Amino acid sequence: MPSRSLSQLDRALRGLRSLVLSGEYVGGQRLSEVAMAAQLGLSRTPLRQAMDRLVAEGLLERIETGGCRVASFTKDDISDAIEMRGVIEGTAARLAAERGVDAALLAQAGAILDRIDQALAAPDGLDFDRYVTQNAAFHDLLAKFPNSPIVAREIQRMSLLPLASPSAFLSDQAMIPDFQESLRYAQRQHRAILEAVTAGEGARAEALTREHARLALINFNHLNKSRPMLTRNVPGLALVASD
Amino acid sequence: MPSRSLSQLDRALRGLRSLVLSGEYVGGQRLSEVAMAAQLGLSRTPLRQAMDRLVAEGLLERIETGGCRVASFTKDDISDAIEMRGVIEGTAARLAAERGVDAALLAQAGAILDRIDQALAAPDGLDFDRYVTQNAAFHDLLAKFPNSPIVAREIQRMSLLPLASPSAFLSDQAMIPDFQESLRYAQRQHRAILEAVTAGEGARAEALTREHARLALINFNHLNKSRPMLTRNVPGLALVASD
DNA sequence: TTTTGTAATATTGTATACAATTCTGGATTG
DNA sequence: CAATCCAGAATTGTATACAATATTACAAAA
Repeated sequence: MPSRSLSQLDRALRGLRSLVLSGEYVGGQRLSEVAMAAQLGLSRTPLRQAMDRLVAEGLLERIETGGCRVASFTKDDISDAIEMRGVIEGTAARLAAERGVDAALLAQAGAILDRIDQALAAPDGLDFDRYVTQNAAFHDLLAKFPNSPIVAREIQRMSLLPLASPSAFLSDQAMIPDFQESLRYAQRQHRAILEAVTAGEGARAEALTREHARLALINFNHLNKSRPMLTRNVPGLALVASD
Repeated sequence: MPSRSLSQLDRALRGLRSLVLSGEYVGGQRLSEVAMAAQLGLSRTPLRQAMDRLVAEGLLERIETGGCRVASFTKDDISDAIEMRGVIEGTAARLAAERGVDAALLAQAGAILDRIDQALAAPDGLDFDRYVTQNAAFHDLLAKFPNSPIVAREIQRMSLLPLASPSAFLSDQAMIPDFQESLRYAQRQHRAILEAVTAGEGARAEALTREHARLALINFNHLNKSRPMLTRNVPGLALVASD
């Protein structure tokens, strides 16, 4: 049976995370546990578990006197989060290059990049959904290259911060100028990363992967210029102070 | 009143973490919540909160069918954790160099390094306690250099993994050959890191900091050679499979 | 008018009770 | 003898009740 009945904790996590990212509760006000539990239709126990977890993820922050509030991020925070993801993914790429990667994984990565190429060569210029899916798959796979649970964990963790994940800015292409060109550039970087890893070129793999992450930074900056109208569309953007 | 009465959750966290690190519950067996709660003298509620947190830290791992067990680490895991700490601390150093650091912080760091020098020049050859304290202070301060909550958080998080913190191997000097010499080498690296940061030399600061972390790796390898007798003395070492 | 104290209220932190699973052991069957 | 199934026991997941703490509103005093 593939569809296990979701636990209350899972429901609380999904519901709470989505509510928080929507920006509805932004403003530093304390989240009321009873109200939230009622809204989500569960008891305080799993809700509090979910809150603890979101605090650990950084989406919520504790209030000294009790309870928690939605965290708020500066633009610099997002910038740092993206940089950190690049650093950690870059480390994965470097370690992979230095230690070698299972041939099956490399082949799998190559196949993913082929599919991205196909997405970029679609009849109407771009199969966007396919690009998004396969891009996420490539990054997931890269995290597994070094065969290190520690490294994989840290990558996954960084990707939880709002707007720091490799797919964070792929839902809002419309607002990003020359965005198809940007996707093609990103794909060339993908190829170069895989090539460097395969060739055992650690420094190159690391540098390329860092630079690749910085595409997200560019997109973030574009996004900020047409901010107000997007705040409600881009999940997590509402948590970024407009300063 | 400086001594606030500890919350039950705090007590649960301390007690559970110390029990887990002691290695008493190693072996993949599920931790019984009722037994553990009884042993710590509190109810299941704060204990379960503490367990959730230790799972997030990586000290415990969930069991699919419910509950959790003490995590077990390979030597490679420890090695990777140390490497990752080096990478992240290295990023802090690089960013600090690139962005500039508040003069007061730099002065404070210099003062700490002076005190480490004093500890190394003590009458009986070494004021060990002072070295440990000031070394930890230097690393804490370095984490604050880039003035980035995101970076600071990640450093703190990596330091929670067993044997990955900057002070992890400073309690067991006895077993490490030439350990005084090793401390002096580490202190030279401290100086060089601070110099690079001050001079805005990002690449140098990053490389030095990474290399500095690898001292921990050397110590870990030494430790592994005289393993059995130390397993009970070094907190966290019991979680590392002897393979 | 502002500040301070205080009681009432509301909210979180903790313990316990209940429900739903999972685990164990042994009997049964092939 | 091995594998399977089932009941009973034990354990976790969830809800609720209770206790401790923080917040609020209002009154009194400077």
